[in-house]
Amino acid sequence: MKMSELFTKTTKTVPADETAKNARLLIQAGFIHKEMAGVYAYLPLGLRVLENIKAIVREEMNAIGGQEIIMTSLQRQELWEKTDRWDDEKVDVWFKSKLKNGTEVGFGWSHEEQITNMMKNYISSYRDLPANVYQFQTKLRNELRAKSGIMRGREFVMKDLYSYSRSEEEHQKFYDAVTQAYLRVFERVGLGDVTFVTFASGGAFTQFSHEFQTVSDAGEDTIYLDRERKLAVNDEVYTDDVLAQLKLEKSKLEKVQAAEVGNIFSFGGTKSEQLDLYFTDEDGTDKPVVLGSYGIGITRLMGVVVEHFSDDKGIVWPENIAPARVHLVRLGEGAAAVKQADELYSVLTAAGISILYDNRNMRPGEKFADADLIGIPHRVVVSEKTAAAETYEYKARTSNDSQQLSKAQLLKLFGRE
RNA sequence: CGGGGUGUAGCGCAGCUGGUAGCGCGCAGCGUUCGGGACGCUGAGGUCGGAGGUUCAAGUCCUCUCACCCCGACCA
Repeated sequence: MKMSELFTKTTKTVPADETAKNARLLIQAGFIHKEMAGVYAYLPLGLRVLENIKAIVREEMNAIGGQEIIMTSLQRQELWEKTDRWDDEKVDVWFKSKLKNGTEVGFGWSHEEQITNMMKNYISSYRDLPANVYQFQTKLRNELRAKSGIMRGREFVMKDLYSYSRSEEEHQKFYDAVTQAYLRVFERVGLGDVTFVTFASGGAFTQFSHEFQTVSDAGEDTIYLDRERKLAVNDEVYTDDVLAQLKLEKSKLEKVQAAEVGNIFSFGGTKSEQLDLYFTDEDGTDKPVVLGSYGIGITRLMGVVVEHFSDDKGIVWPENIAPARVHLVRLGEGAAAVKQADELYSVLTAAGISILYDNRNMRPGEKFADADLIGIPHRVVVSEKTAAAETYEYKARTSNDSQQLSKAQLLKLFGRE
């Protein structure tokens, strides 16, 4: 991608009413556009990051047997009445509207009911189980108060996965597999060291649900963390009884703010009973399907990454989700520099290395400032000097020092010989 | 939903006791610059969030309203 063709631009000033660090940096660097409170558009660079995160999640979900689908945003009233969650008194984040004929519809803030109801078409025998489906969906939630930039929006992208199992044992096996897959996701996006499995309130069926909490001052949750065991307890279930049950010692726990980037629930057969999802088991008896629900807030995760990886100059993207791997900065318009930069752009592009090429006619200081703000992990500077020396100036975003490299050394650095 | 704050050019802001709407950044043109957000000159850009009212006169005063931000409550 050439910056001369990128329609977004960086700014020196940020809207004063945006206080969340993640949104300030993302707006300033041109990754997102704020449409209204809690509602953000994703621009070319932001979309790339989002898609990179989704690709990682997709890989991990497929690896444990998830099948990707995409449900609808418009949802039927009667479905939600079956689980008693249509009433605004019961669920306060509903957006609702009416069809022309007067039929009430809701805008999906979750898809459990909908997907589970749909699965009735496909699950009737133990032979049809297990089934695990997931989607990336834009959830619409009429939050009383949006805040923290893209970390708590009224419209946001979530990956939600639902598991349908024959038995508690089968369910538990998948539940554990999801836990491991989630940990791999957070590891791969760069938050592995600061993200912890956290015990939280479980709802009607189980005592606990499990959250994946990333330590962050911008988070809304308070957790008690045992760093050694890599386990935490959410404030909402932080009692002596629970600690004893989990064999956690109060003295070893650290109280920290954290952002919930994922959560997983077991529903047992309760929701299936409500929605009339039964299967016939081997012995001929009808049993409710055992249901699990697993979510990762994709856009929130992106916000948490920005909160975690930034310095006074801008964002510092982890390698795996950066909008590009290499930021090529060309200084000056001299023929030799243009030639060297254009050529490197072609070579890296051909080698499958994503690259953001700053080919704009601007002063060096502005280009460096933009490169730091945008936060791509590897920066290569090309100028008349490097062209004459036939070298490339390389600097990691995280480093203060640059080095002169040959093309071969550069390609090797990016894993291409 | 309770409390507090803010709406003036794309962004950041100034505009006192009412009297012809300004500055910086950004943008356009010309010139000088060119390795960490250069500089000079010229120029474009605003129904002052909206509606109503008071007044000879409203960005400024009054009423209502909308939006945004912060704190709290809420967040299966």
